[in-house]
Amino acid sequence: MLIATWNINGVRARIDALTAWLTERSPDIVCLQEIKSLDDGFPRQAVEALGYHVETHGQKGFNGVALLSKVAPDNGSVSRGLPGDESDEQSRFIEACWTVNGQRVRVASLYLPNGNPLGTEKFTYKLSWMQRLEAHAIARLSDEDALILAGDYNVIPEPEDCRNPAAWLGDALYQPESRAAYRRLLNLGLLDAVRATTAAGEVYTFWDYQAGAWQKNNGIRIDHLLLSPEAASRLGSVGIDKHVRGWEKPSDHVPVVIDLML
DNA sequence: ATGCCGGGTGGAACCCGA
Repeated sequence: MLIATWNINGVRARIDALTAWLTERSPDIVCLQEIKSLDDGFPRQAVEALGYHVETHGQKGFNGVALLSKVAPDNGSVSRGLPGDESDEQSRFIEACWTVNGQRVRVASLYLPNGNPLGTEKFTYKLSWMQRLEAHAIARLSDEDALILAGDYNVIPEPEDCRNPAAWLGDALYQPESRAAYRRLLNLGLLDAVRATTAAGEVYTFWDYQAGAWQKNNGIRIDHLLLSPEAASRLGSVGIDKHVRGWEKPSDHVPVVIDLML
């Protein structure tokens, strides 16, 4: 089964690209980020017409995540919001379970805070959010289900994950603290699906709209799927749908897709 | 380039993103 993540940068502005990509790729489960829409504003009908079930965790104007799936999640398994801070009102996390051939699969769609500029509460919010994510991952890993934490992590893990590392030295995406927090997730036993399956350089998932970043392939790899051991042992192919960045009115991120052999 | 582009809100100019 195909499981994908895509920061769509506004689902209403991107509905034509979304339906075209769903038709072309036919993924089984899709994690969307930055839907920039309330639950009621999600263009549900266009997606349902293609046979997808829709679960949203929306927010007015910013953020917002969703799960699309050909089969509805298991009853009562959808959960919204990242545990650990009841006062956090930003919609950045939704997860659900599916039972596939007797195997339970838990999939989360997450939109990790950007964290810029440094030295502000935005960066401390990013780090505290990553700490909450780590605690949640520890709790979920103890279930020993196939677990997939997919989304826009807003972290450039290593120098080879960007064209020009020097340009990112002062950026929250490439801070030692951000990268260390991401590494702590890997150290729990989670596998970075893209990095585990390619030795190629210049593997990116985001290209800025500005300064011809796409044309110059000045990209970064910040959209990740992290897999528990139970999921990693069933990992097939991994793909980045780079061509979608060249479409009309594209998102600045492209879909990342894994094949889970269940 | 301390936002060059682009989506969102709200109805102009400003917020936000990476």
